[in-house]
Amino acid sequence: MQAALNPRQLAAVKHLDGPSLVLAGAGSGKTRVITRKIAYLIQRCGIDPRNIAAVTFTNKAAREMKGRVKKLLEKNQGKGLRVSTFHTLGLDIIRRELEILGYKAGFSIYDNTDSVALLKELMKKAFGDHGNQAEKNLWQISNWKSAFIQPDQALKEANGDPVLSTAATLYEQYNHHLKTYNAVDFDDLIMLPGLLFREHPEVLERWQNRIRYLLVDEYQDTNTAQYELVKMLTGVRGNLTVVGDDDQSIYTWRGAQPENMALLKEDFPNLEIIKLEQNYRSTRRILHAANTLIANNAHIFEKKLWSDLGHGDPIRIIRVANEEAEAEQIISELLHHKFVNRTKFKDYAILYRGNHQSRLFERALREHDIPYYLSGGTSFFAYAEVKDIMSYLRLLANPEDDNAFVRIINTPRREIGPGTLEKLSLYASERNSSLFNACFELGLAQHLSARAAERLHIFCDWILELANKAENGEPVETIHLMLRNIDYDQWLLDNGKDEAQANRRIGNIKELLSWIARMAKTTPEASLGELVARLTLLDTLERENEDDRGDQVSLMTLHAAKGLEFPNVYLVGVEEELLPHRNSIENDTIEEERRLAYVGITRAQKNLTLSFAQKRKRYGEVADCTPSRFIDELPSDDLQWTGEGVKMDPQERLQRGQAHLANLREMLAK
DNA sequence: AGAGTGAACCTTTTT
DNA sequence: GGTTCACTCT
Repeated sequence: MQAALNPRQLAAVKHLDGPSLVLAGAGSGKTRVITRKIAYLIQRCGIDPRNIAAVTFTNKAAREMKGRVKKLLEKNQGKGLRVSTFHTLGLDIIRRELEILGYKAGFSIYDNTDSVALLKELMKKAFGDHGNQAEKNLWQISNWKSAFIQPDQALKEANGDPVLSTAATLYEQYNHHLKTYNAVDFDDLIMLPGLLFREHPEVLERWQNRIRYLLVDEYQDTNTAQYELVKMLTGVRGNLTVVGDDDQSIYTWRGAQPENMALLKEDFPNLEIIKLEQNYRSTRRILHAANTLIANNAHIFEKKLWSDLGHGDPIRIIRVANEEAEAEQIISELLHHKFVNRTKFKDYAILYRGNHQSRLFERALREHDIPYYLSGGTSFFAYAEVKDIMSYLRLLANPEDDNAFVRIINTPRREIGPGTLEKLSLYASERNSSLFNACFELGLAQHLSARAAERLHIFCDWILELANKAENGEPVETIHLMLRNIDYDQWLLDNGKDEAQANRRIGNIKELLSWIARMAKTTPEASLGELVARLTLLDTLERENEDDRGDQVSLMTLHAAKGLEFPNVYLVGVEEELLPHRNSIENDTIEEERRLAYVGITRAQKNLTLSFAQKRKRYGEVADCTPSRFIDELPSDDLQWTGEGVKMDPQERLQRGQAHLANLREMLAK
């Protein structure tokens, strides 16, 4: 566990004063550097853990890092240490600076679905229809927020372009409505702290004094807003450590700016650059293939990964007739390999470009009774019943949350239908207030029937009563009371397709509640609003031993595979139009696709197999496929071709024999 | 109001 | 091929 650091890693850990950029190639131990550096700061330098913050992009990465730091420290030695995602850090800042920002306690966090719904609403109001453009506009707004660009600036920069001008106008309205609902979206969690710091130097100073040592993981994935935040927090003190790899930048389509790595050099002239080039993961052959492939990209920083884990087996390229044969063949090869090598299912991963590619593999795995783990299915929080209850909780914490209001006002039935809601909504926008507050305005009675108004009042009074209880008593008790009030389990039983489905849903709610109860126990001071906010930032509920997935084959997209490693990797569908994806060919973003392939290849420790089909069904039509250009970019000496239509000529047979011999020699030499 | 039908769509997706 | 969404029918 406490393996010695190599000299470069050690240098990275010990570099204390001033900013440093650790260029960490795939498998070079970057997480180890961050965790060891945190331990070093606390144990050797006597830094108060409360003054250290490590930031990651995913909950999973944060969890993993927390666990690894904990192992390095004595009990309680890390008290107050902050290891979180960018978004959670932003949430904490916003929560502590609520008044200055003009938000009220219990504010809601709108997720993607909420934001799309709001935008559709706004577009309907403005143009009578949203014409399926809501997502595109939201994407644009998100881009602006990620780039730290405000609505007025966006409008100026749109420069009369009709599409952009519309989006910019919507951006303004969208923000305005969020504020009315006492809500923020995901991007706001980054952007608002940035704006706050820019406008209030005294607040920034407070936070700079709190976070004296900042460490950022996967730095190549930062967007402009995140980098601004990092820069501001770092300030003149400059104790910034960032770890990243420009070759693994695969999120530029989401606003990530790998250029931020180069910008560091300009923004921090005393930047220390440390390269980690020894790979502890893969065989030389796999690494050589990865290096050869990625050499086709332009680079900000040059680096050359090496490994001393042996030469390794050739990389296999399998050609199959079609996508069904691909799944069948890969699975039977996997079984064969497992049998011969006495490995476990969890030693294997099947990686692909798009989620839809998983279907055939799932089928084949099920047919062979092979247990598998599918990453990236529906998130727990996407289930209707979970969304319902989350909406109730959001409304309790923040009655002005219109999305939550609309979602559950008539679930279960309260005889408040679209007609009533329509009138209420009209009145609310007239009064520039939230739906909830509009219910209490006197003028409403003129727009609604007495019965409808009465029903609304009953509902709102009930919410207020519960909200009061939640604030003064135990939030968890209040939640249970609320569920009993609405008799939600019964509603699920009455409205489900069948009993099994209803029971599954009831189970999900139970799981949600037990999670909240656990969370409330560990942080007794947290308000209902805080609990709900934390939940919103999670993709999935964390299980006790969630890393222990059991003995299962992993199935995931290349994006989801970043940061992971497996002894045996199958990279499937390596075809033009798939990897690289068709859109990337059209948009001329081949380099990112190449990095994606690079990420896939570098996941493998011992064995790597690529496959491509000659024909594949796409959108129901059978189409001819061409092997990916990336296969041509691999070192042909390290490849071994098999499959349909591939005859092994004597020359190749000889080569394979020699390769085999070389391998044996290598093994003997150890 | 909820189910049923046809038309349009379609990468990746940390939060 | 499969999903999502709007509109229509009962």
